[in-house]
Amino acid sequence: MVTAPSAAPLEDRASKERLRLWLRILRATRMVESELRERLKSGFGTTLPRFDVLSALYRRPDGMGMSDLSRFLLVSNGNVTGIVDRLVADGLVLRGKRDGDRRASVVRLTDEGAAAFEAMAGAHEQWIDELLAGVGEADARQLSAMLKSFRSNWEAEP
Amino acid sequence: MVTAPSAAPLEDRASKERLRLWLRILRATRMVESELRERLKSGFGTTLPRFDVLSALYRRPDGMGMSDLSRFLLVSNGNVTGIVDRLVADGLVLRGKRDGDRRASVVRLTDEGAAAFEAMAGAHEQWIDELLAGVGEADARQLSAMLKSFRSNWEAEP
DNA sequence: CCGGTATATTTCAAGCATGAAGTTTCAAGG
DNA sequence: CCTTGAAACTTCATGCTTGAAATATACCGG
Repeated sequence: MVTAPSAAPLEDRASKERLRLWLRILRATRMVESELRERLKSGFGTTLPRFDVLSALYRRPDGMGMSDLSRFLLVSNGNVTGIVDRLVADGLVLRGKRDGDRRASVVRLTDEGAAAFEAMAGAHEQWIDELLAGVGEADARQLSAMLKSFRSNWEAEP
Repeated sequence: MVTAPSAAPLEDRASKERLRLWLRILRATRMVESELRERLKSGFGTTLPRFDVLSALYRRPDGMGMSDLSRFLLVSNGNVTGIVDRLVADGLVLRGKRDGDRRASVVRLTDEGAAAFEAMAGAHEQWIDELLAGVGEADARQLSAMLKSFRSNWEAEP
């Protein structure tokens, strides 16, 4: 038994700390997401993925390609197809063709879709504000910056 | 046009900052989760939800009830049923009955299940360490503490 | 023009996820 | 007893999600 007493390798300690952090992030995210899902359903009869798509499209009145959408939302191509299909069926989204490239489609909100999103956006922001109430503005700013750099490290890889 | 120049209500600024924070947390979580999912699949032929269940059961050699499991993992009851069904079919998990209460079942790892988890746990921790490499130990600790208090605020509600 | 490669999207099977409805069992109170 | 209500699970319909295979189109070098 000659294991060093407090000599747990520094890197090992940091590793445990990161694992702990990850598990907590995961829990927090799931709690918030599940609350949002529930409120979106009971309040507006819609789902989180649908809201995400509407939200993405709202920022682009000119529309986005399916692939842009899937890249932006970080979900698979096939996934977006299904969600957009349902939104189209509900009249909230329009699938158009791009001139000069018959492969690509351009997806954009209908007026009804834009109105639907506007009706939800305020409530959504307010819910987030409420659910993250425990995080002060300074903390939010710091955390946000950290996550931004974290993301940058990420996207530089390919 | 008499809108005050820098007089955006303080609460409004904080609200925007929290929304921004939430969106970044969401992106970061999705990126890490999708990377983990991919590595679990290619490296061990399993999935994230299965890993989560094995991980939860590993910490409880005496087993857990289905409801405990679903509460712990923050997923619905019906969901756990399906995942455990598949794990049982694969021989990694055992469904037992509790003496004195024929409703409750006790789910525990088989030896094979424990071995399977042990084989993955090290790699998993290492992956997290790599994926969160951008976060220093001090930051991790602080963030972790913040999320812990965040969670506490949460669970006190019911 | 032709063939090959790359891009944009859809389709499909399998698994995950929820919420609601159903089954069985337990625990009390009459 | 025996009903009534709660608790532990399961089942089911629906929708989300992925990754792989299929389709269709575009582009490019010969």
